[in-house]
Amino acid sequence: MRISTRGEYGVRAMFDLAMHYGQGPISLKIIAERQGISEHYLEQLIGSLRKAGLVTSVRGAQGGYQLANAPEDVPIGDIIRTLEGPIAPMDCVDIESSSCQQFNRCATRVLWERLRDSMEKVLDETTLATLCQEGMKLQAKDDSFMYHI
Amino acid sequence: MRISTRGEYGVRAMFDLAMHYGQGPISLKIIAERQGISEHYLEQLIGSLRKAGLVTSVRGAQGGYQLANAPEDVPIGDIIRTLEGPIAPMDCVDIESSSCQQFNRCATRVLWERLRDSMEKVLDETTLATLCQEGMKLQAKDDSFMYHI
DNA sequence: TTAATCCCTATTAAGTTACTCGGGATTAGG
DNA sequence: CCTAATCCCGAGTAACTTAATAGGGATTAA
Repeated sequence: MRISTRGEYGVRAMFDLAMHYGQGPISLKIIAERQGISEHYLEQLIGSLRKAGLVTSVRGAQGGYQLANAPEDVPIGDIIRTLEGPIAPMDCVDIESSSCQQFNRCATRVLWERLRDSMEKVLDETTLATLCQEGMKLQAKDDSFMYHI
Repeated sequence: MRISTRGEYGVRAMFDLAMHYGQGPISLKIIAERQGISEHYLEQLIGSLRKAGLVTSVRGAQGGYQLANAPEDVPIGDIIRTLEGPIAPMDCVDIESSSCQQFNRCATRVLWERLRDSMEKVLDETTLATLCQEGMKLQAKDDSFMYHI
């Protein structure tokens, strides 16, 4: 029941962009350095985020990435769904595929639905702005704050 | 973010035992057949459940397994923790290991803690008795109900 | 023109998952 | 006591996933 590094790094990269929202494009190199993530690997992840419309890119020298929307309009759930696939503890309660044909006979289904809903609730109610508030608090009390783990 | 078959099969096996609570030991063969799970594989899982004190075994002919406690006293969280490890979306918020030394600098930590807590809440508030109630409802309206997906 | 940057596809080592296989120990019933 | 049913245990393994790495092409500011 762990989120993979795709989701983890994705959230951290998006948080980094959110902390610099409105300051023009930030290069992959900077984000990767600040967050301590492999640049090449992050490139793949941010590529997915771009295709999903969560970030926009500026090509060429002095180019980089920036948030497509304001931090308060970006639920973490959108980042996770883009990088990790649908939020669902089991295939049978995956809204997108909904492969379980026996749902009307399965007593454990209610459990997985409840779990899925509670996970989606947290991830969709928390936005990048929420994380930024937390980031500001940390910045305020610690000079060496680095935006990352 | 999926639960593996270990957790899935474990919950289904425990649910099966709960539906037959107080009827003496049930053999692995019966459970595996009823739930459509490989007998040898389930043996490994139920071995862990036994070591964790969730089921008791009776050896020899006519032996089998039974719940160590009444269904209403068995939170699903206990089954999941036994078979999947600690409930935590990320290592850094795993209560048992708590490996993240930078927790006072990490802005995303709050998010993972919230997610962990909401998952634990659902899994610990739902018990085998909850699933049995659901099972009885299904049984009532469908003769071919089989206790499984 | 050059260096910085985004963009894309392929490959790969290590780890995890979901089993299978084979055999030993225990016990109810005949 | 014998036998079949059952629990118990550890080793092996094929397929899949993860977390990268590698190498190069396209675009653009200076």
